[in-house]
Amino acid sequence: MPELNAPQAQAAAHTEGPLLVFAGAGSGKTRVITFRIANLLSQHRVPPYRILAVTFTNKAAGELKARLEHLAGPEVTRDLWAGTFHSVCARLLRRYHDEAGLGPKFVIYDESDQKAVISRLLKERGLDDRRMPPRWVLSKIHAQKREGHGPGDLEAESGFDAEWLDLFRGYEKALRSSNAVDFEDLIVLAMRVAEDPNSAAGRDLRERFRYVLVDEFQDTNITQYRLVRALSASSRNLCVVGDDDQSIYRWRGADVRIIRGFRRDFPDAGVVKLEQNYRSSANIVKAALGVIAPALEREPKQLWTDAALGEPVRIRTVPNERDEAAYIVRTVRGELARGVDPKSIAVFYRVHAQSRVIEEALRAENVPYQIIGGMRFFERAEVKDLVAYLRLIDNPKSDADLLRVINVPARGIGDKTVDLVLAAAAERSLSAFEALSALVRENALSGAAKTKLRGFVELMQGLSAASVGLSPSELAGHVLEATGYRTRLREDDSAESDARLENLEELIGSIREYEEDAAGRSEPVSLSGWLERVSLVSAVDAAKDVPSISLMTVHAAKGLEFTTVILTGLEEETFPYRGMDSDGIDDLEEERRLAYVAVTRARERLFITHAESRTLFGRTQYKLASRFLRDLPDEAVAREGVQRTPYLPSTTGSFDDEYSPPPRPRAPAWQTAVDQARARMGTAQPGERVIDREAFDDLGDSVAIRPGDRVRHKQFGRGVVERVEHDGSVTVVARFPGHGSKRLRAEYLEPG
DNA sequence: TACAAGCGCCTTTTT
DNA sequence: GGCGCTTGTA
Repeated sequence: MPELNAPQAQAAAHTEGPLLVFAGAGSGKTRVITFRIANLLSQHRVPPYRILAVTFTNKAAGELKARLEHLAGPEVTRDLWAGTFHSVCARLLRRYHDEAGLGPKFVIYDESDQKAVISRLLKERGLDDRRMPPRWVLSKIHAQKREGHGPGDLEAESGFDAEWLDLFRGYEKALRSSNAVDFEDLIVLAMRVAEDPNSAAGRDLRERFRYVLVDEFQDTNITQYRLVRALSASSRNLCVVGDDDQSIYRWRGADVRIIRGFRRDFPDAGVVKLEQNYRSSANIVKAALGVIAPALEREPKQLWTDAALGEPVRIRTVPNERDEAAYIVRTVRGELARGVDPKSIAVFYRVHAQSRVIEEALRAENVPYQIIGGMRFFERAEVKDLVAYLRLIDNPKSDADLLRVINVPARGIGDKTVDLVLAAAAERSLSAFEALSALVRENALSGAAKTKLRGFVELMQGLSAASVGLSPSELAGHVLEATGYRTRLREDDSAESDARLENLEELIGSIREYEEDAAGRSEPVSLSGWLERVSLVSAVDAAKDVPSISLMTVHAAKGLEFTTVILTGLEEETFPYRGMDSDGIDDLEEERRLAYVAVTRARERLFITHAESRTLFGRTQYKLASRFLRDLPDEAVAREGVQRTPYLPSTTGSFDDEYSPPPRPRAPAWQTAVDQARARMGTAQPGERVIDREAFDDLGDSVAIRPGDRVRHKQFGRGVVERVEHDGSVTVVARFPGHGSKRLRAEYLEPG
């Protein structure tokens, strides 16, 4: 068994009272957690069901259990509580559903279900969804719920839009009447039960766990924190593990201040810092330290390594995203050729939209890859349809599911009939299916609507009856038959329908997998169990164990490691990403931490690319190199290709800080163009950089845009470049017919 | 009522 | 560039 170093052993052995572990990237955190729990089980004889370990993905929980099984035996891991905040809460709420005001078979609404609820409410109220976009309404609702606020708490306060508040109220009501919860509810409802000083359930929950451990604690939000504080209230054995430098979920309510302030809340907390990195080569660690060093607020700590230098981090300048994709393919090929396992190779990007070009290139060259996350299997229409039927069987109150399938496949129940049903539901304070059944029972309808609706009620009753004797996968197959869904797709023999049928078969296959998996662990197999699981799978959980390289966002890469990492799109506005409302120092700080996470995933080789122009979301823009590239220490990197886009010299501060001129190499007059190019490339060690032929072909121009180029501008339309200036930012003087000559920043121009 | 084409929209990161 | 939605037509 491998030894633990001193701080690791300290963290594993400190079992009484609160403990805060700062675990630097690659510092062996997972081993510490595993040893700590193994220690509790075998040395301290703690029953496994009294230990709760909150992990960031369900996969991490599964791996933890597998390792513990290896160390302590299978009987132990079965009863251990390990999972994400959301899955642990779902499990608790199944048990305490009454106290939380839920039925036993509540469903979890995903983002599209939630949006459908809001859209419905907007329609009911006659509000314009362009003035009140569902996205915006929802994000405001979630922000409040994450703080633990309900609509009732906000009424007294001013400053809340009355229409929005009314939507918030309606949204909560709609979810409860559908016996549905959203992701925030899982946390908040569990928290409320656990914090309740008077209920038996509250006392029970606060007594239940002797040891509570939270991994990736830097990404915990306030309600999650309150929940684990309540769950560890009686024992005070709360151990939190995290790294403030890797906090990347501020946008969904995570608050780094919680980990930074832990010692304030628990003055007697033990504190351990794991600072030795065992994962990466010294050059990669140096690069990571360079990226994170300018961060404004950090817990004092110093990541170090005694690993060999290894290869330099390679920074590659490419003309555009297609060349970037070609470079990625070449690099992956090279890595495979030197014997790297494809599963140990990953390509990272900041936003999913960047993946398409890379995918196309990989596919064209027959390099096996898989996308982690992105447009997910469960978002496909046919898959959602079948899942909606299954959820409706499990929980007939779920309006979102009823509305989805009531006319799928088409059975002649149109919008008017649906509106009639919804009006009746609103009037009687019933769910849509209850109202629908009542209307049918009372014979309150006329003509076609009557027969069609009766047919639907009978169909659902039949399915519900069938569900009793069938396993979830058998039931899924039966649904496809009984609803005519399968027949409908078979009759239409287009390629698209075939693909849909295949997807549905895959879905049924995945239900079967769940059944086998649960049976193997002697867990009860139920439709509710499977539905809960599919609602809470993370991107990484869904990854297949196949010999392929992985493509993913940097967020999805958190907690993972790879021999070779290709980090793409290191350009201003792409990474650091600048969205419509990103602004200010906090967003930029989080982008920096995100870059730190990306760099620290690599064990042996890290390749970083940046493009001089990029087409994203259908718009082509000239790009400045990312400020983060400037923070990489020269001695750890090798810059490849002529770097023609200037770096931003100021790496800290907000997005809007003025671009000041970069330190321009003052070349003596006698220097040749080649020397100037070398000077522009920075101070990499001779021999460490690779300069390719093609990159030298257009020496003399130091930017990708030059006089004579045709360009397009949002306001001025098409024009021709007259002059290019590049002192810091790239400024272009261009003549636009009808507007004359204009001085413009290059990033506001597109090639035209 | 159902389908197809066409338009306009948006466009981070995720449980 | 893709998606969902609306519109128009059979």
